[in-house]
Amino acid sequence: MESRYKSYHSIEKLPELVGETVTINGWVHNITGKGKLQFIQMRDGSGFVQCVVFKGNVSEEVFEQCKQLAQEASVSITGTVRAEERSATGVEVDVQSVRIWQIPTEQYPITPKEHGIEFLMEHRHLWLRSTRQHAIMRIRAAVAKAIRDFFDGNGFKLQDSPILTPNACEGTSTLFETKYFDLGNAYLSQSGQLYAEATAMALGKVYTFGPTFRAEKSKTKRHLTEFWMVEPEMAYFDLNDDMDLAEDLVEYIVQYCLQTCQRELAVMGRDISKLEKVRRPFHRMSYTEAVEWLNANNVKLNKKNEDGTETQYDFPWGEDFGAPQEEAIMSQFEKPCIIHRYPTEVKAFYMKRDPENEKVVMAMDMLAPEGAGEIIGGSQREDNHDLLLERILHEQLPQEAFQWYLDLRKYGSVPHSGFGLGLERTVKWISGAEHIREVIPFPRMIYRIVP
RNA sequence: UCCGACUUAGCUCAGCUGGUUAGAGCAUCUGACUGUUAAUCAGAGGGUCCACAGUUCAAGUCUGUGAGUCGGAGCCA
Repeated sequence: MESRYKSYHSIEKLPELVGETVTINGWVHNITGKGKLQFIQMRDGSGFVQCVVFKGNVSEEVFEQCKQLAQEASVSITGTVRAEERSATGVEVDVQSVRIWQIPTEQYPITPKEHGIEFLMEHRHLWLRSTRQHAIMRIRAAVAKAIRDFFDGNGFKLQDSPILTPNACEGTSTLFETKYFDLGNAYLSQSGQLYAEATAMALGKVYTFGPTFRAEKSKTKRHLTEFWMVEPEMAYFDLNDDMDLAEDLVEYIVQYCLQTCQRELAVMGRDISKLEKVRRPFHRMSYTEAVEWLNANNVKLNKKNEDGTETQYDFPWGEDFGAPQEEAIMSQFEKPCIIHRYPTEVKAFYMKRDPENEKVVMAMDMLAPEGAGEIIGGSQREDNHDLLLERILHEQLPQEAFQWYLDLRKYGSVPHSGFGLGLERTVKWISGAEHIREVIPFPRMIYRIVP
């Protein structure tokens, strides 16, 4: 699509414009001088390019203007695109003229040298300009686009779930609470799933894609208090259909990023060959098989005793997996692995029990390789009114708050399934970022809400 | 919430068994340089040693309390 406003050129298109005169609107990423030669690293959001000024080739005035430039000065540079094999993108720009918009009067805080994470987080609003963060944000945009394209192209309808909700969705997590006029307290949604079940009964296949909130005091490199999650919900899908869809989605996202984010993945130093292996079918095993594998491979469960010492146990059936178990299981795989049919006691009330084994529910989690951990959690939902009510009462949830949800099982109840995929965890895995705080522009964490 | 660590120049850090004037690299400023991209070389300026209390002739250094941050665990996407 041609822009009506295109009186300038984006840096990412410069390799197609060798020999032409272009104008770049951007910022000075870095500047180094060498006497009569100035090198200006320019960025414009689409990419980075080096602009070169030689004193003998421009007027005295232009050369002096360039010498005044400082890191993060905003400037429009007009010059000729020249093929240059020493450049990473294959081109450079020979400067003809510059228009200076602003030169910072104070030193830009983030220098090309090393910085600590605390300092960078304090300056997150500026840190986003650096090459690595720039690459991550473009990968994030690609992942989000792949998700929307995948669902839109497969007959799903986007249906937004409310963010302000009257009750705890799963009844387990700690939620952010706020006053809601005269109606008491409202909570920031931790999942759009229950509402997606309602819209799925109206539209067949739906997905909700938006922010979710968890007030848990999690403090790890894969937790945020505010994160984005896409949650498809499908009428007439059983657990196998659900797992098939999850595999299709993840394969599509990874392949889309491989096609469209080569430069960004290179900036991240990402091992592309690992991502290229993410092809269907993924691995699958039941929870019970996973427990048997753990015990067969001598992966013990460490538990602290009262005196502070640790004792190792065989992993007991019925206990939920922690990070050590997930890592051990995934260490054997190069592709994602779906673990399904978890013990009823460790999973949410709305999950359908396995008709062949009352002790497990039709739940599934997808674990990503390379230590990325859980990126998807989903299940087939309980579609029987009486069994669902029984679970609600058993979990001591307020029945009246779930009346509308129970209604879905009274009027044309059907088997249905869905899952949630964490956007940030997926971006972290694909990009190879060390910490989840790097893959969202302004992370919200237990000890940080600024900037 | 639990366990552990850290806090010294704008940034990243060093600073020994407590000792008299507080250290480096980078950044900034000045000068040199036509191939730099974390440029190099020469010079200059730059400090509430997180806060409070204590021990001591003497505290950046030892002790206590508090604050902030980081790392790990649990919870989960």
